[in-house]
Amino acid sequence: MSIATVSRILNSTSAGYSEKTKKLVMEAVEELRYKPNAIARGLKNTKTQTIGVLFPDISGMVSSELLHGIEKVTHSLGHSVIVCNTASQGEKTLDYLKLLSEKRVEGILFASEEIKQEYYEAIKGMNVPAVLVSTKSPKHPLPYVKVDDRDASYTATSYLIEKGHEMIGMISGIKEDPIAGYPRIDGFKAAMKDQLGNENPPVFSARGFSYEDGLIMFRELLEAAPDTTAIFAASDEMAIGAMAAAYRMNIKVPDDISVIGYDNLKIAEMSIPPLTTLSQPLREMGEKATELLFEALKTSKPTQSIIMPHQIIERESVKVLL
Amino acid sequence: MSIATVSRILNSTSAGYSEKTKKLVMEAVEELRYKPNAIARGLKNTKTQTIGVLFPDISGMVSSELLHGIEKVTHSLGHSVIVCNTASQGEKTLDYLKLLSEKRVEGILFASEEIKQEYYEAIKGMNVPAVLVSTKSPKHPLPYVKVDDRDASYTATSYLIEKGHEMIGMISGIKEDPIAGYPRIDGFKAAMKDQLGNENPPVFSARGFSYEDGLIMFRELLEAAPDTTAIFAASDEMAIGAMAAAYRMNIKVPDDISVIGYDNLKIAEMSIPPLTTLSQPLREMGEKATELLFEALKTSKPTQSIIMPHQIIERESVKVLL
DNA sequence: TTGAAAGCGATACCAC
DNA sequence: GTGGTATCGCTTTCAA
Repeated sequence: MSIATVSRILNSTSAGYSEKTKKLVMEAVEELRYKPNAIARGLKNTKTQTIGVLFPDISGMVSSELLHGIEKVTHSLGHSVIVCNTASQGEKTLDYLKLLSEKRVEGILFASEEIKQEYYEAIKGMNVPAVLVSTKSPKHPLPYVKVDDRDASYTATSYLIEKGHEMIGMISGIKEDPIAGYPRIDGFKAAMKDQLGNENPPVFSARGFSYEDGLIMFRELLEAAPDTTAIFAASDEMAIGAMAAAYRMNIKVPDDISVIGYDNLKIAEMSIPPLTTLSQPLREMGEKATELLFEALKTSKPTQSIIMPHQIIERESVKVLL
Repeated sequence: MSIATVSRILNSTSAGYSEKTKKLVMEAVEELRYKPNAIARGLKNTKTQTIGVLFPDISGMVSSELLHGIEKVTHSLGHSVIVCNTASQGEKTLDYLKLLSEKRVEGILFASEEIKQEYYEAIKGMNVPAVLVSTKSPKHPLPYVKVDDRDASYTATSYLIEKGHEMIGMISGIKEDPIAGYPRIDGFKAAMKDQLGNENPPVFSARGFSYEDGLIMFRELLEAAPDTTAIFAASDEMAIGAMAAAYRMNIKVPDDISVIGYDNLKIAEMSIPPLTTLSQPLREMGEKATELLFEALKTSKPTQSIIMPHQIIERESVKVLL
């Protein structure tokens, strides 16, 4: 019995062995607790069955959900995922890309981060498919899976308007952010203009999208525009920060002021009152992006991009004005 | 110039090459955009520079924090992490272990999950070090990093007692859980008995540790023991669920009833009122466990276990009784 | 200081 | 149906 035969049997490849030897081999495998060496196999056929995923903040609630979806379909397809935490900026991303390149991952998933020119070049250099999740690149032709932030924002704002609100302010995250920043501001302004003829609604931008940012911006907004009846926050965390600020200022949500968030994280249903928010299907986005990646892996032809649907999840933080 | 020389230069190993050839090689590397193949290297020296991490629920807030710490030190040591989502129970864990074994990971981190006999055997079979994070195994000699759940629970309960509470109830998660279940209940009961002489304080156990579980258990507890003045919840998520239930029943926290949580997740500071809770240093636990793993990798001698310190984080959900 | 060659564990082509 | 062997890209020993 030769190693060639064993290989054939273990891979149930190219018919060419008797049932008898197969049985023999299987017994030996059992006996010796033989485990195929994926490294050797990978070397031979340049297929590592592994993909790399880059997140700016791996423990963030958005990243967690994306990762969940990604891991799920990756594993179902017999591959593994190597996670990388690029910690937002700096050279770490390039480092990771180099590492993944050396490890010969078969594909790259790039989450919620801006693609700098150098990243793009590194990815191209690796010669493996890459897809973006919850981000996109204006300059680089990389397929992406995301919701349309401007549209979503427009939807959220329209919802507030439908409920009778007119004095609406936005607390935005980083306004320079090409994904979660100005597209969301744009959508907000567009809705305000189209539907209310308000050309210059109040927008307060923070230095991030966190709870603390929401806390601070709520105060600033209310100070500048005390007659505000509703607030659109660029993230659920900010929305909850805003509600906390309101609580401390003894302003009741939604009675005195309404709040709508963006993301629909778990915390949105856990807040008091439960947060009405614009839902991004994060887990599904992770799944879809992974499916796209594997499709590209198979067909090696240009991949489509996908705009995921968004929707309003109505809870109890928005008051209906008569 | 031979490949042997190139190898020596790229690894700056075994002195034995001239500066001149080194320069030549470096230029060529640049020119050809040469990237060493980690797979081939791994095959040669049976070192993949990769570890595997198993989580029951990758997108859970506890897991996310652990992962963050794990990824951080793993990467700083030049290794990568493959994440696995075992989805709580079932054969998936064994599957993953097999996969990791074939991929020849150099170590295993097992998070917040019970170690079944078969898992243990699989791990032993792989012949690589493994360490447990936020869990431990009574039957199997695997090193672990966790807080002492019973002690921590005792501390949390004592805190409530110090603040003057006597009618204290616990809402527990799964009571059979050998980590987050009965040890926490034990600690609670022990404190109640030692300090208040109460041999049979109310404990209500849910089917999980989630927000919903907290919501439900709060109601049950209050129905059974309406004179309760303080509640110890086995997780922050449950604590927040309890506060939500209180809110809906028009019971004020902390004025009418106090609540203390367990974990100190981000959501604890985001709740209204901010949640006083027993803090587990999750990220540090991830870091420490990873350090332990790499230590074991190097020295291949039996590894220590670590009990991490816990502490009360005082916020605003507990009232001081006179 | 440098090169030749063995070998890591698998796959696949080619003979028999 | 089965076995021999080249090969993947690298490290490392041994000679030169």
